[in-house]
Amino acid sequence: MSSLKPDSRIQVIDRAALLLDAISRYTNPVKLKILSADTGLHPSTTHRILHSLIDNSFVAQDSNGQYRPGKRLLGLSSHSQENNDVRAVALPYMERLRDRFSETINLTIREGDVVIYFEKANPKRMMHVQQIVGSRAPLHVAAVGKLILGSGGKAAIESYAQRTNLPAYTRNTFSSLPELTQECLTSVQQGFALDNEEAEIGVGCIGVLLYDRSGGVAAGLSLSAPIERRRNEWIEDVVKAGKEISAKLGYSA
Amino acid sequence: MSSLKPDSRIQVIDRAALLLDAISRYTNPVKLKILSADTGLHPSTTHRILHSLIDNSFVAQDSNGQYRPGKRLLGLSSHSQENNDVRAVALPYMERLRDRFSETINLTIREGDVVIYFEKANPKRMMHVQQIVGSRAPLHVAAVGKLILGSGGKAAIESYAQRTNLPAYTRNTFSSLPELTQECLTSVQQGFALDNEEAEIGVGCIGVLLYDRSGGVAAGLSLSAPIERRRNEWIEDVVKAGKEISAKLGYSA
DNA sequence: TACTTCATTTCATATTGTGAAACTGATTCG
DNA sequence: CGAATCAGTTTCACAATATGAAATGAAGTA
Repeated sequence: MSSLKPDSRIQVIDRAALLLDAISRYTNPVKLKILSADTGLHPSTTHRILHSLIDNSFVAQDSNGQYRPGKRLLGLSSHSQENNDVRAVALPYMERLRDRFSETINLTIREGDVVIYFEKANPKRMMHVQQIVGSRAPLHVAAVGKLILGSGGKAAIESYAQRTNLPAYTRNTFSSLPELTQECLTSVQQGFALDNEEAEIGVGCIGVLLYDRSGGVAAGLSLSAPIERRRNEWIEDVVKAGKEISAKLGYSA
Repeated sequence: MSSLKPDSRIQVIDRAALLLDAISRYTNPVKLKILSADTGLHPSTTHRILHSLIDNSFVAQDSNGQYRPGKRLLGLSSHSQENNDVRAVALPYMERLRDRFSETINLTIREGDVVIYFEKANPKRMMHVQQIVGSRAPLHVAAVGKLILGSGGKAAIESYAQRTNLPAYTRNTFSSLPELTQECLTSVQQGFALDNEEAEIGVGCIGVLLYDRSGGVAAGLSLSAPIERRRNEWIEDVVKAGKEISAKLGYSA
């Protein structure tokens, strides 16, 4: 017996992972029934696993008995050396960009079909875009995500499209697959990507990729601003910062 | 058969949790043998669970086959409503403190015997304390941690001391338990705590607790600065910010 | 080459997790 | 107000699942 997802050695762990994923997709606490439906697990099984996760603080239950992500998840995450290298190198550049434009600068990393924000520099300014560290966005609605998709080539984009069905987050920017393919590929070509209110209405981004000594993508760097404040002139600065960071990471183009 | 730690319904999940904890205690990749020893699990079992976690990206293996935290952990964590309330309310105050003193301001939350940094405001300044979101510190070496310990009363402090054995991180500040008890209790009494290079040499903190409408501890707020820059005059500002945030969270003292 | 040490695989075994069904306790509805 | 519905939880007999001892493989050391 098996599910639709790729599977591994220990069943319970795969199932626990499914459940954690399902829970963290919701911003608000979720009911058992829904989690059971989302994951395709028997309610009884869902309940048992969930409560085992609760005992380990991976999941928490609110006063109504609904489930939400637990505190333990926060603490476990990567201060892995790998990420810290990028982080340490990138931060000064991020802070410089932040100060120059007074906008939010983010570092992201890919994991599966999403990008995860793992470091940020917030400007001193009344209104600014607030990205939460640890939050996620699907590849096709994030500037950095488009670059990642594009650098995988046409096949990767199509496979992604098929897998995810390209859910629209705000306006339906990509009604057609060729459109997305086009945009991703040209983004890679020109060395940067834009996000025009695709992840969230009112927010525009400029994204570039960072490379390490192996030539692989180390992370993504992006600037997020209220769309009406974002200026095209900023692009070259972001691109330049990206190149400098990559160089410091040992990348030689 | 059972371990020394408190246990729950599903064995594998408890064991996986043990392993994740063990891994994330190390900054560098760790060998199987060590994880096996740390957790008391049979090497074979350790290997099996570890690889199941790898298949789910909770753990990653570097080129030498050593284990480190996986990317999946980053993305899962709490943008749970609960935390976001505190975050949203506290951020403006944090940014104000950051701007006034040009030092790093952190939000922390307790989980088990550690505090976890989950939001920050970094100043525009060449040198400043850099706390990584998601990183942890044991209660007894963090300003906020001492307040948390103190608010639990004498019994809680003693139980914590016995459980953890109060490992020294820098200088051996607390050679004796009464000393720690003393400091925690007076900290609570005066409404703030200090950390004098106890977590890291050269870094000094000022911490206060934030309370919500239920009267419980919602989070901790702290200022971290190079020890020689930190001024006692700042304390009242941090305390004041803490009170204002608590008030906005619905706390009525 | 022989000796250690650690990682991985195998495999017989019973322990462990499974899910159908029964139970509980809300909430809705006639 | 009682019947019906539905979500959550507990129980339990069963077999699939995870277990760990031992064997094998891979690497490093003397």
